[in-house]
Amino acid sequence: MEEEVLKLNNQICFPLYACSKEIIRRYKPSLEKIDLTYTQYLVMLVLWEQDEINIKTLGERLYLDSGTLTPVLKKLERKEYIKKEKYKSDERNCIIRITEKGKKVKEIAKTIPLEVGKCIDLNIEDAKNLHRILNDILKTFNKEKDTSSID
Amino acid sequence: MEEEVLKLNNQICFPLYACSKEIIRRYKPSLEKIDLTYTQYLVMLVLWEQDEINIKTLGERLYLDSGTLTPVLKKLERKEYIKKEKYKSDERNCIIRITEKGKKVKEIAKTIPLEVGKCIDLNIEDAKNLHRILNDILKTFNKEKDTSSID
DNA sequence: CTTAATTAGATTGTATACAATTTAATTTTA
DNA sequence: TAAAATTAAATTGTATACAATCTAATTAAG
Repeated sequence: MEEEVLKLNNQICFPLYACSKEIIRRYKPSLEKIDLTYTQYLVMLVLWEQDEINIKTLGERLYLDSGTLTPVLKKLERKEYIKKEKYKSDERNCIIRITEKGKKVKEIAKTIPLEVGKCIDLNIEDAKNLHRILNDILKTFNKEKDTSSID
Repeated sequence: MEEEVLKLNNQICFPLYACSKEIIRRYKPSLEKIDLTYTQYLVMLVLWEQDEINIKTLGERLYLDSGTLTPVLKKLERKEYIKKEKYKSDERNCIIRITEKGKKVKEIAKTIPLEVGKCIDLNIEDAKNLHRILNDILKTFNKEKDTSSID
């Protein structure tokens, strides 16, 4: 019965992967209204909270590396939702700033979570649990990173 | 306080998306030993359970469409883990069959879930809950699909 | 029985993802 | 302080993902 571990229905990562993709697919109609993909939306979520952020920090928040972020940020810049600028104190560093246009779409974006939420049949109890469990896992992943620089 | 809905930490999809990616990244070292990517591994999980499957059904099981599956299956065919064949009864249909070589790697693959599991700090209670909640959500997504053909 | 739908896969185009490498700037060290 | 190490982004190469379209085969309708 050791074969059980390889059954699709016993996997923990697969439902995570499938659920994530299916929900992101349901974001699409709402996000089209503000001309954003899901990944671009994640960047905007951060900027709607804090106006500006360094690229490296942004990558850490979103679990994305520069290979992913560079082209995404270029697209957001072309849409004039953000501006990119180098630090004067350290020219290696880049800062991303939200523009007025970027701030304006936030008003429309406010309706999105409710719209998408309607597509997901999830009671409050489960939603809370899901949220806590996933954030617990992510927290341990972040901790790994912190301690890996010790040796 | 209506802004709360747009805070990254209040999103339900983001931790799903981030967790899924981070865990898949942790599969990589193990999967390299059998020369598979995570998506290719998912296909093999299905075939280790049932030897052969029609492409359409495979796509439904894995929540992947032909645009994704076609190149993935081509790669698995090149590695000689699977073979592709057309139905004689209906030439539109394609069937995927696991090869002997594909069956053989299953033995090595058996160690993978435990290896990856070690990277994830998750107690049994939470793991069970996570599994149930996600599968409940996926079930409702499948139901949507069934009823959408009614109208 | 013939034309009009439907269906399964493949193809095309766009957008991620991420490992590995490169580049340029800044720090650290000998 | 000059060379070595480190750091932040960008670049390159490979592999998904998915919407939209296309193609060929099959079925349904009139």
